[in-house]
Amino acid sequence: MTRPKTVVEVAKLANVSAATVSRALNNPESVRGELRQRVLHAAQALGYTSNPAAAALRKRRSRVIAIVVPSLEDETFSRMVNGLQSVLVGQGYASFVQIAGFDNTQVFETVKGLFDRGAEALAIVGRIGDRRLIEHLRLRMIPTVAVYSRLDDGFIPSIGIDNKKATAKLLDLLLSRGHKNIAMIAGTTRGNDRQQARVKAFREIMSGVGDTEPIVHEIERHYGLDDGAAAFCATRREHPEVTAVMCTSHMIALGVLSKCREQGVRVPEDLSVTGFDDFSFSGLLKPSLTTLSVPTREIGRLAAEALIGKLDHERPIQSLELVPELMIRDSVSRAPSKR
Amino acid sequence: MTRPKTVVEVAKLANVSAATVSRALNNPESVRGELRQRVLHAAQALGYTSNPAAAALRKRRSRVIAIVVPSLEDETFSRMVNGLQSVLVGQGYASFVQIAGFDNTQVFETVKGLFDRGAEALAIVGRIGDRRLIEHLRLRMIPTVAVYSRLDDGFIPSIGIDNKKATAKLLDLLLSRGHKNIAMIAGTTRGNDRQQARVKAFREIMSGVGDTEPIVHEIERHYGLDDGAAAFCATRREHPEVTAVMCTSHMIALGVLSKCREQGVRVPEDLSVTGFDDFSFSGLLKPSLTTLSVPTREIGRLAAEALIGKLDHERPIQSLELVPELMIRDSVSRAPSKR
DNA sequence: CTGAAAGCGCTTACAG
DNA sequence: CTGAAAGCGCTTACAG
Repeated sequence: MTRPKTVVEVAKLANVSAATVSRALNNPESVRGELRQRVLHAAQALGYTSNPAAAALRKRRSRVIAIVVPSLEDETFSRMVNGLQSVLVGQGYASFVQIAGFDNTQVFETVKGLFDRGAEALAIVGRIGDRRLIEHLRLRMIPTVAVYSRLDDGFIPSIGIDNKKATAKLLDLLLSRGHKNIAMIAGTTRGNDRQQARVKAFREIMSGVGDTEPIVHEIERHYGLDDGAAAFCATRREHPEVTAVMCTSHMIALGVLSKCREQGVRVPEDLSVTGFDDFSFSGLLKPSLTTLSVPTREIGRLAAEALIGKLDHERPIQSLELVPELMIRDSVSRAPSKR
Repeated sequence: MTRPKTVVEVAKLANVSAATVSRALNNPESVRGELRQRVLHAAQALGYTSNPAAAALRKRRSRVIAIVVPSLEDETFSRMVNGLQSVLVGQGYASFVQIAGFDNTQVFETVKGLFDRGAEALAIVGRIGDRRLIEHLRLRMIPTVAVYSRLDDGFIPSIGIDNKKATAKLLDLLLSRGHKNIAMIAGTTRGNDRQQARVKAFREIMSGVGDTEPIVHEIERHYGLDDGAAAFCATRREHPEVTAVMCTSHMIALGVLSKCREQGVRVPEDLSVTGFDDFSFSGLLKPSLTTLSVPTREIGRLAAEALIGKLDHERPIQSLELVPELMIRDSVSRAPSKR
């Protein structure tokens, strides 16, 4: 077990001071050509690598960013991480990527663990619902950006879409095709601004439209395919008049589609179905799913640029609103004229 | 901009030495009850958080692990990260997660960046094809485990499946259903042990079976849906006798399925199709896809335990072979008896 | 059980 | 352009 080499050892071999070694390595122009060569050779010969902890301690900079996502199973957030890293890597940043679940009210411990390990900035999906974390960020002035949703928040800037407008866009499509009895199947709204905004928008718009109260089925726990399917059965039992179902996630939508197939409900002839967040296979399903495509890779890229701008150049972080694209596919058709 | 508090400041407020603060925080039993309380209160009052760089420098431990995956778009690897983190978080480890592409021959710079930022161990998908990285790991004795594939490697332990056996399993299914003219559509094998092993296994087995040379179409660059579709067209043009297509990734399989649908090729009546790596939607496609399910979450969990065992208890890392499960679904049927 | 002191390895004013 | 020296904040033998 050979201990890693240090600047001092390199300095000795190159016959210079430790300071010069540091300079030659980090700021080559500041060292005369010949010396620089000697140092570089010595470092090479010894297989020197800088000790990041020592450098971070001295510089008070770690060049490490914390990325917190609800899940990575979801292409949506994977693409966002991809966008973030595509920028970060080129700028000499590494990133902790932490999966933290969908409930942002209890994320303090998890996120703090990343700061305790040196992260100096944070990109987190969605609104932070945990007071302790907000306080921590504020006190330590940690550069932070909330991604995916554009949120109105006095303190934390955000880069993403307006879930309310997005929901309206999707709903408008259904309304324009003559649907009136529309149900929403949503995931649990606890600590999840996306679900909250979508449900709220749906309720607001529908309360002026249908014959009944807006029909919303909120799945209690975190939702998978099966939960979507079960919620669909319940909704249909209670509201047989429904001709269109809006699902607030694609997992839910897939659950509904599979149940429809199983029960012989024809989509879109008998029932129109929409999802949320496009994914590679949306167009391959049968019927192919109508969804809203959120540009998460782009959001990630912009968030990374904003954080780096702040860290490296003291540039303030600007909130940005992006616009999702409506992907109209065969799972939506005109409402049946008579039931 | 208030500078973070230090042990010295906590010590002052609690009227003890810095050493005692450190002990009270890290090793509470070693400090008498009353003192401990005083320190904890003082730390609380000042909002003290330990400086991770300083601790890491002194302890020569960072409790940070590097996880390197080809992609996260792929549920396969997302699930693996999930498995890794499910163990790591509980043990006080954070993880860099780095997306590095599928070619493991040029990963040195990327991975080194993680070590340069404090990672002290590595979990990497697949065989490391980069000599410089192998040398770096060896010289610095960095605990490493290759995940996904069980590889024969003198130096780096691995946890995963045997891709050769896995391919044989899938191929046996097709052979047992009477298929003789089977084509494989593979992704580029460059720096990718999975693709290499699958192609090799296919060639070996098929060279004893069909009337012709084994039919393998290797997609040159990294493969998406479209590449799978294009490769399928080419294969079918050159080999109209083919009754079954083995795809070495699910993206390729989906590309093939979509092309079949477009061209009116009935699956599985006219053509059987298999994928690799099961994913949530495999059973929802029409036809639902026959694949092999690799337990990547479990692999991740085992890898995390192995690395922690090594780091915290000097326990050597054991290689492990896991067995993938064959998911037989409707995309495979008996070979047509006459063409 | 507690404290004084050394030192982890690096970078950066400060001199020259 | 280069070096000697200080110090980042923590932990841990070493004494007592």
